[in-house]
Amino acid sequence: MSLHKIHVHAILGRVSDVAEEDLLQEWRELSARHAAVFGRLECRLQERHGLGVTEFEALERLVNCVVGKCRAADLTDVVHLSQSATSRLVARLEREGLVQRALCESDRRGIFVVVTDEGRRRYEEAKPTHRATLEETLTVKA
Amino acid sequence: MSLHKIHVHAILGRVSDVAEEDLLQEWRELSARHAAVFGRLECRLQERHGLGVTEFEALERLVNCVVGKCRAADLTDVVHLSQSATSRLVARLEREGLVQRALCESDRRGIFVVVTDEGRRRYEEAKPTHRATLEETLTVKA
DNA sequence: GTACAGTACATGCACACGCATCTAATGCAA
DNA sequence: TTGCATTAGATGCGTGTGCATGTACTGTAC
Repeated sequence: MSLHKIHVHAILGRVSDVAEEDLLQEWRELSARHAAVFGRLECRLQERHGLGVTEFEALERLVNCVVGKCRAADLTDVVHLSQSATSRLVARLEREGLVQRALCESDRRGIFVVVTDEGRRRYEEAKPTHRATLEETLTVKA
Repeated sequence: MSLHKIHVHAILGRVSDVAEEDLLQEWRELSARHAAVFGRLECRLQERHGLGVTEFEALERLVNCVVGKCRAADLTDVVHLSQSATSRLVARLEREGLVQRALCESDRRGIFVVVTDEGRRRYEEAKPTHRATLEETLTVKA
Protein backbone atom coordinates (compact mmCIF):
# COMPACT_ATOMS: atom_id res chain seq x y z
CA MET A 1 0.00 0.00 0.00
CA SER A 2 1.22 3.47 -0.85
CA LEU A 3 1.81 6.16 1.74
CA HIS A 4 -0.56 8.32 -0.25
CA LYS A 5 -3.41 5.84 0.22
CA ILE A 6 -2.71 5.65 3.94
CA HIS A 7 -2.79 9.42 4.13
CA VAL A 8 -6.07 9.78 2.27
CA HIS A 9 -7.75 7.13 4.36
CA ALA A 10 -6.37 8.62 7.55
CA ILE A 11 -8.29 11.76 6.69
CA LEU A 12 -11.47 10.28 5.27
CA GLY A 13 -11.69 7.28 7.56
CA ARG A 14 -9.51 5.83 10.27
CA VAL A 15 -6.13 4.26 9.65
CA SER A 16 -7.35 1.05 11.23
CA ASP A 17 -10.00 0.79 8.52
CA VAL A 18 -7.24 0.70 5.97
CA ALA A 19 -5.43 -2.01 7.87
CA GLU A 20 -8.67 -3.95 8.09
CA GLU A 21 -9.25 -3.72 4.36
CA ASP A 22 -5.71 -4.87 3.66
CA LEU A 23 -6.10 -7.81 6.01
CA LEU A 24 -9.36 -8.78 4.37
CA GLN A 25 -7.76 -8.54 0.95
CA GLU A 26 -4.85 -10.67 2.09
CA TRP A 27 -7.19 -13.34 3.46
CA ARG A 28 -9.20 -13.42 0.25
CA GLU A 29 -6.09 -13.88 -1.84
CA LEU A 30 -4.78 -16.57 0.48
CA SER A 31 -8.10 -18.31 0.37
CA ALA A 32 -8.49 -18.13 -3.40
CA ARG A 33 -4.94 -19.25 -3.95
CA HIS A 34 -5.32 -22.18 -1.61
CA ALA A 35 -8.57 -23.28 -3.21
CA ALA A 36 -7.03 -23.09 -6.69
CA VAL A 37 -3.91 -25.08 -5.84
CA PHE A 38 -5.62 -27.61 -3.59
CA GLY A 39 -8.44 -28.18 -6.02
CA ARG A 40 -6.14 -28.76 -8.95
CA LEU A 41 -3.85 -31.00 -6.93
CA GLU A 42 -6.78 -33.08 -5.71
CA CYS A 43 -8.09 -33.45 -9.24
CA ARG A 44 -4.79 -34.33 -10.92
CA LEU A 45 -3.58 -36.71 -8.22
CA GLN A 46 -6.93 -38.44 -8.10
CA GLU A 47 -7.40 -38.94 -11.81
CA ARG A 48 -3.81 -39.96 -12.56
CA HIS A 49 -2.80 -41.87 -9.43
CA GLY A 50 -5.89 -42.50 -7.37
CA LEU A 51 -4.50 -40.47 -4.49
CA GLY A 52 -5.99 -37.59 -2.52
CA VAL A 53 -3.90 -34.59 -1.56
CA THR A 54 -3.71 -35.62 2.08
CA GLU A 55 -2.87 -39.20 1.14
CA PHE A 56 -0.01 -37.93 -0.96
CA GLU A 57 1.24 -35.58 1.74
CA ALA A 58 1.17 -38.33 4.34
CA LEU A 59 3.14 -40.62 2.02
CA GLU A 60 5.63 -37.84 1.34
CA ARG A 61 6.21 -37.38 5.04
CA LEU A 62 6.72 -41.11 5.53
CA VAL A 63 9.02 -41.55 2.55
CA ASN A 64 11.18 -38.67 3.71
CA CYS A 65 11.61 -40.19 7.15
CA VAL A 66 15.00 -41.87 7.13
CA VAL A 67 13.44 -44.79 8.98
CA GLY A 68 10.41 -44.80 6.70
CA LYS A 69 8.04 -44.66 9.62
CA CYS A 70 6.64 -42.16 12.06
CA ARG A 71 4.01 -41.76 14.70
CA ALA A 72 0.45 -41.11 13.63
CA ALA A 73 0.56 -37.83 15.54
CA ASP A 74 3.38 -36.59 13.30
CA LEU A 75 1.16 -37.02 10.27
CA THR A 76 -1.53 -34.87 11.86
CA ASP A 77 0.73 -31.81 11.68
CA VAL A 78 1.58 -32.40 8.05
CA VAL A 79 -1.91 -32.86 6.67
CA HIS A 80 -3.61 -30.15 8.75
CA LEU A 81 -6.39 -32.53 9.69
CA SER A 82 -7.90 -33.48 13.02
CA GLN A 83 -6.59 -36.43 14.96
CA SER A 84 -9.61 -38.51 14.04
CA ALA A 85 -9.37 -37.69 10.35
CA THR A 86 -5.70 -38.63 10.42
CA SER A 87 -6.56 -41.93 12.01
CA ARG A 88 -8.99 -42.69 9.20
CA LEU A 89 -6.48 -41.47 6.63
CA VAL A 90 -4.00 -44.05 7.91
CA ALA A 91 -6.77 -46.65 7.79
CA ARG A 92 -7.43 -45.83 4.13
CA LEU A 93 -3.75 -45.97 3.23
CA GLU A 94 -3.46 -49.30 5.03
CA ARG A 95 -6.51 -50.68 3.23
CA GLU A 96 -4.82 -49.79 -0.07
CA GLY A 97 -1.61 -51.45 1.02
CA LEU A 98 0.44 -48.24 0.97
CA VAL A 99 1.31 -48.24 4.68
CA GLN A 100 1.21 -50.61 7.63
CA ARG A 101 0.52 -49.99 11.26
CA ALA A 102 3.20 -51.26 13.60
CA LEU A 103 3.31 -51.52 17.36
CA CYS A 104 5.39 -48.93 19.11
CA GLU A 105 7.23 -50.80 21.83
CA SER A 106 8.51 -47.74 23.65
CA ASP A 107 5.00 -46.39 24.11
CA ARG A 108 2.31 -48.97 23.58
CA ARG A 109 -0.46 -46.37 23.36
CA GLY A 110 0.95 -45.14 20.07
CA ILE A 111 1.54 -46.74 16.70
CA PHE A 112 4.13 -46.44 14.00
CA VAL A 113 2.96 -45.87 10.47
CA VAL A 114 5.30 -47.54 8.00
CA VAL A 115 5.40 -47.03 4.22
CA THR A 116 5.30 -50.21 2.21
CA ASP A 117 7.26 -50.75 -1.01
CA GLU A 118 4.02 -50.27 -2.88
CA GLY A 119 3.52 -47.03 -0.98
CA ARG A 120 6.94 -45.77 -2.04
CA ARG A 121 6.24 -46.76 -5.60
CA ARG A 122 2.92 -44.94 -5.72
CA TYR A 123 4.47 -41.88 -4.13
CA GLU A 124 7.36 -41.71 -6.58
CA GLU A 125 4.88 -42.23 -9.40
CA ALA A 126 2.70 -39.34 -8.22
CA LYS A 127 5.50 -36.98 -7.27
CA PRO A 128 6.09 -35.55 -10.79
CA THR A 129 2.38 -34.84 -11.15
CA HIS A 130 2.38 -33.13 -7.78
CA ARG A 131 5.37 -30.93 -8.59
CA ALA A 132 4.11 -30.10 -12.07
CA THR A 133 0.77 -29.06 -10.65
CA LEU A 134 2.45 -26.79 -8.11
CA GLU A 135 4.50 -25.27 -10.91
CA GLU A 136 1.37 -24.77 -12.94
CA THR A 137 -0.78 -23.26 -10.22
CA LEU A 138 1.71 -21.34 -8.10
CA THR A 139 3.67 -19.56 -10.80
CA VAL A 140 0.68 -17.93 -12.46
CA LYS A 141 0.20 -16.11 -9.16
CA ALA A 142 -1.61 -12.79 -8.85
CA MET B 1 16.52 -17.49 -1.47
CA SER B 2 20.10 -16.28 -1.64
CA LEU B 3 22.13 -16.25 -4.82
CA HIS B 4 24.69 -18.26 -2.94
CA LYS B 5 22.20 -21.05 -2.34
CA ILE B 6 21.20 -21.04 -5.98
CA HIS B 7 24.83 -21.30 -6.97
CA VAL B 8 25.57 -24.20 -4.65
CA HIS B 9 22.55 -26.13 -5.85
CA ALA B 10 23.34 -25.42 -9.46
CA ILE B 11 26.63 -27.22 -8.92
CA LEU B 12 25.49 -30.06 -6.68
CA GLY B 13 22.08 -30.60 -8.27
CA ARG B 14 20.12 -28.98 -11.03
CA VAL B 15 18.71 -25.49 -10.89
CA SER B 16 15.22 -26.87 -11.49
CA ASP B 17 15.56 -28.88 -8.26
CA VAL B 18 16.01 -25.61 -6.41
CA ALA B 19 12.93 -24.16 -8.04
CA GLU B 20 11.02 -27.30 -7.14
CA GLU B 21 12.06 -27.07 -3.51
CA ASP B 22 11.03 -23.43 -3.37
CA LEU B 23 7.68 -24.20 -4.89
CA LEU B 24 7.14 -27.00 -2.40
CA GLN B 25 8.09 -24.72 0.45
CA GLU B 26 5.72 -22.04 -0.80
CA TRP B 27 2.87 -24.52 -1.03
CA ARG B 28 3.51 -25.79 2.48
CA GLU B 29 3.47 -22.29 3.89
CA LEU B 30 0.33 -21.40 1.99
CA SER B 31 -1.29 -24.58 3.19
CA ALA B 32 -0.29 -24.15 6.83
CA ARG B 33 -1.30 -20.51 6.81
CA HIS B 34 -4.68 -21.29 5.31
CA ALA B 35 -5.35 -24.08 7.77
CA ALA B 36 -4.43 -21.84 10.71
CA VAL B 37 -6.59 -18.90 9.65
CA PHE B 38 -9.53 -20.96 8.43
CA GLY B 39 -9.51 -23.18 11.50
CA ARG B 40 -9.48 -20.27 13.91
CA LEU B 41 -12.15 -18.40 11.95
CA GLU B 42 -14.39 -21.45 11.87
CA CYS B 43 -13.97 -21.96 15.59
CA ARG B 44 -14.50 -18.33 16.66
CA LEU B 45 -17.43 -17.65 14.33
CA GLN B 46 -19.10 -20.89 15.33
CA GLU B 47 -18.78 -20.51 19.06
CA ARG B 48 -19.67 -16.82 19.21
CA HIS B 49 -22.20 -16.43 16.43
CA GLY B 50 -23.25 -19.89 15.28
CA LEU B 51 -21.90 -19.22 11.80
CA GLY B 52 -19.51 -21.21 9.63
CA VAL B 53 -16.81 -19.47 7.61
CA THR B 54 -18.61 -20.05 4.33
CA GLU B 55 -21.92 -18.88 5.80
CA PHE B 56 -20.24 -15.67 6.91
CA GLU B 57 -18.56 -15.12 3.57
CA ALA B 58 -21.79 -15.65 1.69
CA LEU B 59 -23.55 -13.14 3.95
CA GLU B 60 -20.72 -10.67 3.46
CA ARG B 61 -21.09 -10.90 -0.30
CA LEU B 62 -24.83 -10.37 -0.08
CA VAL B 63 -24.64 -7.47 2.36
CA ASN B 64 -22.09 -5.71 0.17
CA CYS B 65 -24.34 -5.96 -2.88
CA VAL B 66 -26.01 -2.61 -3.21
CA VAL B 67 -29.23 -4.42 -4.03
CA GLY B 68 -28.73 -6.90 -1.20
CA LYS B 69 -29.20 -9.83 -3.50
CA CYS B 70 -27.27 -11.82 -6.05
CA ARG B 71 -27.42 -14.97 -8.07
CA ALA B 72 -26.53 -18.25 -6.42
CA ALA B 73 -23.73 -18.68 -8.94
CA ASP B 74 -22.08 -15.48 -7.71
CA LEU B 75 -21.81 -16.99 -4.24
CA THR B 76 -20.02 -20.03 -5.64
CA ASP B 77 -17.02 -17.90 -6.61
CA VAL B 78 -16.82 -16.28 -3.20
CA VAL B 79 -16.93 -19.38 -1.03
CA HIS B 80 -14.71 -21.58 -3.23
CA LEU B 81 -17.20 -24.42 -3.02
CA SER B 82 -18.85 -26.58 -5.65
CA GLN B 83 -22.17 -25.59 -7.14
CA SER B 84 -23.98 -28.26 -5.14
CA ALA B 85 -22.36 -27.25 -1.88
CA THR B 86 -23.34 -23.66 -2.54
CA SER B 87 -26.92 -24.72 -3.17
CA ARG B 88 -27.01 -26.47 0.21
CA LEU B 89 -25.28 -23.51 1.84
CA VAL B 90 -28.10 -21.26 0.64
CA ALA B 91 -30.59 -23.84 1.93
CA ARG B 92 -28.98 -23.73 5.39
CA LEU B 93 -28.96 -19.94 5.45
CA GLU B 94 -32.60 -19.91 4.39
CA ARG B 95 -33.52 -22.45 7.08
CA GLU B 96 -31.96 -20.13 9.65
CA GLY B 97 -33.84 -17.16 8.26
CA LEU B 98 -30.74 -15.27 7.16
CA VAL B 99 -31.55 -15.22 3.45
CA GLN B 100 -34.50 -15.88 1.17
CA ARG B 101 -34.69 -17.34 -2.29
CA ALA B 102 -36.46 -15.17 -4.83
CA LEU B 103 -37.51 -15.84 -8.39
CA CYS B 104 -35.39 -14.28 -11.07
CA GLU B 105 -37.80 -12.98 -13.68
CA SER B 106 -35.22 -12.25 -16.34
CA ASP B 107 -33.96 -15.85 -16.30
CA ARG B 108 -36.37 -18.23 -14.68
CA ARG B 109 -33.78 -20.99 -14.41
CA GLY B 110 -31.88 -18.98 -11.82
CA ILE B 111 -32.72 -17.60 -8.41
CA PHE B 112 -31.86 -14.52 -6.45
CA VAL B 113 -30.53 -14.94 -2.96
CA VAL B 114 -31.64 -12.06 -0.74
CA VAL B 115 -30.33 -11.18 2.73
CA THR B 116 -33.00 -10.71 5.35
CA ASP B 117 -32.82 -8.07 8.10
CA GLU B 118 -31.93 -10.86 10.51
CA GLY B 119 -29.16 -11.87 8.10
CA ARG B 120 -27.74 -8.36 8.08
CA ARG B 121 -27.93 -8.23 11.85
CA ARG B 122 -26.10 -11.53 12.29
CA TYR B 123 -23.47 -10.45 9.78
CA GLU B 124 -22.79 -7.11 11.46
CA GLU B 125 -22.65 -8.91 14.78
CA ALA B 126 -20.07 -11.41 13.54
CA LYS B 127 -18.00 -8.96 11.52
CA PRO B 128 -15.84 -7.69 14.42
CA THR B 129 -15.05 -11.26 15.42
CA HIS B 130 -14.12 -12.06 11.83
CA ARG B 131 -11.83 -9.04 11.49
CA ALA B 132 -10.24 -9.54 14.90
CA THR B 133 -9.49 -13.16 14.05
CA LEU B 134 -7.85 -12.16 10.77
CA GLU B 135 -5.79 -9.60 12.65
CA GLU B 136 -4.81 -12.23 15.17
CA THR B 137 -3.91 -14.98 12.72
CA LEU B 138 -2.53 -13.07 9.73
CA THR B 139 -0.22 -10.64 11.47
CA VAL B 140 1.78 -13.31 13.30
CA LYS B 141 2.85 -14.50 9.84
CA ALA B 142 6.09 -16.36 9.22
C1' DG C 1 1.30 -51.06 45.50
C1' DT C 2 -3.39 -47.90 44.28
C1' DA C 3 -5.53 -43.98 42.36
C1' DC C 4 -5.95 -40.71 39.05
C1' DA C 5 -4.79 -37.17 35.54
C1' DG C 6 -2.92 -37.12 30.98
C1' DT C 7 -1.88 -38.96 26.30
C1' DA C 8 -2.36 -41.86 21.72
C1' DC C 9 -5.22 -43.62 18.82
C1' DA C 10 -10.00 -45.60 17.40
C1' DT C 11 -14.87 -45.00 16.58
C1' DG C 12 -20.10 -43.54 16.65
C1' DC C 13 -22.44 -39.87 14.96
C1' DA C 14 -24.12 -35.91 12.58
C1' DC C 15 -23.09 -33.18 8.90
C1' DA C 16 -20.79 -30.90 4.81
C1' DC C 17 -18.53 -32.05 0.66
C1' DG C 18 -18.04 -33.29 -4.54
C1' DC C 19 -19.73 -35.96 -8.35
C1' DA C 20 -23.20 -37.41 -11.13
C1' DT C 21 -27.64 -36.69 -12.39
C1' DC C 22 -32.20 -34.58 -12.73
C1' DT C 23 -35.50 -30.82 -13.88
C1' DA C 24 -36.69 -26.68 -15.89
C1' DA C 25 -35.67 -22.81 -18.60
C1' DT C 26 -32.95 -20.60 -22.32
C1' DG C 27 -31.22 -19.84 -26.90
C1' DC C 28 -29.84 -21.08 -31.27
C1' DA C 29 -30.64 -23.58 -35.67
C1' DA C 30 -33.18 -25.94 -39.17
C1' DT D 1 -42.51 -24.14 -35.15
C1' DT D 2 -39.72 -28.10 -33.57
C1' DG D 3 -35.42 -29.97 -32.00
C1' DC D 4 -31.30 -29.96 -29.42
C1' DA D 5 -27.26 -28.28 -26.92
C1' DT D 6 -26.50 -25.39 -22.93
C1' DT D 7 -27.13 -23.43 -18.40
C1' DA D 8 -29.00 -22.65 -13.37
C1' DG D 9 -29.94 -24.75 -9.65
C1' DA D 10 -31.65 -29.03 -6.73
C1' DT D 11 -30.83 -33.62 -5.08
C1' DG D 12 -29.36 -38.84 -4.29
C1' DC D 13 -25.36 -41.03 -3.04
C1' DG D 14 -20.96 -42.24 -1.31
C1' DT D 15 -17.35 -40.49 1.32
C1' DG D 16 -14.41 -37.47 4.34
C1' DT D 17 -14.66 -34.40 8.33
C1' DG D 18 -14.72 -32.71 13.27
C1' DC D 19 -16.52 -33.45 17.85
C1' DA D 20 -17.30 -36.17 21.55
C1' DT D 21 -16.28 -40.22 23.54
C1' DG D 22 -14.22 -44.82 24.30
C1' DT D 23 -10.21 -47.84 25.15
C1' DA D 24 -5.70 -48.72 26.34
C1' DC D 25 -1.50 -47.25 28.14
C1' DT D 26 1.77 -43.93 30.70
C1' DG D 27 3.45 -41.28 34.48
C1' DT D 28 2.94 -39.07 38.87
C1' DA D 29 1.32 -38.72 43.66
C1' DC D 30 0.39 -40.88 47.61
